[in-house]
Amino acid sequence: MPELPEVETTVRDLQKKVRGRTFIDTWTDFEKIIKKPKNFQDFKKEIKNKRIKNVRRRAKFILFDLSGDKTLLIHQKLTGHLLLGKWKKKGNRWTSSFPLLSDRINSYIHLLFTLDNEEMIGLSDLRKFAKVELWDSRKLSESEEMKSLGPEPLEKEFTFKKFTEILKNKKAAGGEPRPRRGKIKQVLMDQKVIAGIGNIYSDEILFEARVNPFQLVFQLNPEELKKIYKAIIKILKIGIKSKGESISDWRTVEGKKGLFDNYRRVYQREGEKCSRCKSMILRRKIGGRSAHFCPKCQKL
DNA sequence: ACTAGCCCCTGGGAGC
DNA sequence: TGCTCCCAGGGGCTAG
Repeated sequence: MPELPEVETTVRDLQKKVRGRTFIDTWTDFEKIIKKPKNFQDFKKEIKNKRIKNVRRRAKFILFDLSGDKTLLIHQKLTGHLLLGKWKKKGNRWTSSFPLLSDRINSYIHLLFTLDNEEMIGLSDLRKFAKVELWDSRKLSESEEMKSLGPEPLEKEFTFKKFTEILKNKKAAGGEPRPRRGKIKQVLMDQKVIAGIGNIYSDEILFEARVNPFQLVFQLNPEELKKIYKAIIKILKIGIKSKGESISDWRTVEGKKGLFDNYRRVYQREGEKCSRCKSMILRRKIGGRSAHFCPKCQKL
């Protein structure tokens, strides 16, 4: 699942490799993946001949700033990932001569952008949940989609004070902030609270901080808050440094696996022994999602 | 205003 | 071996 470290890895690679290039052509076999403009032909026409000025990340969104004051937004959701390479059409499907791009996981190509150097940006997405939108840059930055996002946890603005504030209090429209109800795992994954954390990293962060995922946020003491705050930064940085987690479908733009698996302590380790205390890792549902944790190290 | 639950998808695993 | 059933999961949406 692409979360902050995976999206950041993709964005850094694209920065290096496609900045300055121009979109020449667009192909898809699943027009629904383009949400804006709604009509694919309109999308194709609008993006043609736009130059990539910059590639950046906000939360789990990949944003291409284009000439003509347009911004291309891509959210990879669960199984989507962007690839860079060359593909050729064989019958009904696209194949690549790059061995890594022929891997099954990289072969669910549903969208292809051809650039002016004949390279292509491909979107492989098994479950077709990803979404692609082309915005007027200004409208996007003023959109609810962007404005409602919480702070970036690796930016300077994300201080311990700010973290405590947003975690414990919920802004009410035009009213006094109120204590936030909810379990810590759910709150960490709420993009309106902090941007970029998903199911894998929330589990790993809470293991690092030794806090139980069911812990209610308003009951967290300052010591626990500090541990969580530090763990967020530490774990996300390890995620980026190791070029992401590839336990599921996500890969780098070259189609390679990230190495965060070497640091994965609890996610999808139900029934295995805790790396610290040898207790058995549990898996429990929280709000429809599965949480993995050590019942001893992360005692409620 | 808020939350719980459905929905979008498809490969893979379980059960028979 | 092959069929059917069920599930994961980010985030948008709807019903309550």
